[in-house]
Amino acid sequence: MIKESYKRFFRTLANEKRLIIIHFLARRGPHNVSSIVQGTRLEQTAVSHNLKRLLACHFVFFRQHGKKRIYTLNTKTIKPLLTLMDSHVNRFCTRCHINNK
Amino acid sequence: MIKESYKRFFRTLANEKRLIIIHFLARRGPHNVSSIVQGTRLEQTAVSHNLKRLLACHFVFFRQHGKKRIYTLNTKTIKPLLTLMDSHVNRFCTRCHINNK
DNA sequence: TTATCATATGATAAAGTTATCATATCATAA
DNA sequence: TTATGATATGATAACTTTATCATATGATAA
Repeated sequence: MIKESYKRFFRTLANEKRLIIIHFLARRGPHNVSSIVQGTRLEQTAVSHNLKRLLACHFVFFRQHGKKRIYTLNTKTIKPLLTLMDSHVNRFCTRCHINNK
Repeated sequence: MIKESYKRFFRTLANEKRLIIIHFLARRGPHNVSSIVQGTRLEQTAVSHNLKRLLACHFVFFRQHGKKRIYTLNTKTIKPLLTLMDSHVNRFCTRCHINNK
């Protein structure tokens, strides 16, 4: 059922560390795990665990490159998603105290 | 910080009952609480609690109409969001066993 | 007013998620 | 092959969210 997919997808996005990883890949392009660890200051195991969840939802892809795995953001989905959220905030939440911190 | 908003928004969407309410309002248009209760078979308190969270994120609005509150979906945000998720599933998750149930 | 229908709120046990250990596996070069 | 650098996995305590009671508040008509 499609509703299950929505739930899984939104759950995957509803996490600080995964959002940090997404933003890192969005700003800095494809990177391997240890670069993501360096760039985000997250633990290696945390990065791997969370990349796995992003991967399961196809929000990222990877290609093997020697010992390394280069992870890439699925920009086709993620870019418009973030754009949509931004414009939602700008339209509907600008004077919303709960968002201004 | 904007990342906090993303987290709150996705968390709000990442819930079965709220998705049920969203889908109900998407299919059937604006309705008051007890109609939503009838239409979705959810508990009244659950519906109220969850509408409150949807409201806090501006995913729904309401207008008072006598004793009733007519809740409306924020289609500007929700429709393209669901469309985006659908096309993501169709593009990237069609052969994905985890989604086919 | 007060009664009543309609909706919201508070509290909290149960269920689900995350963080983070230790450890395993994988790819390659020596 | 074995050593090493890179990444993944498993387990579980700590934390967060949800479900669901009982109860409170709101709007209106009588």
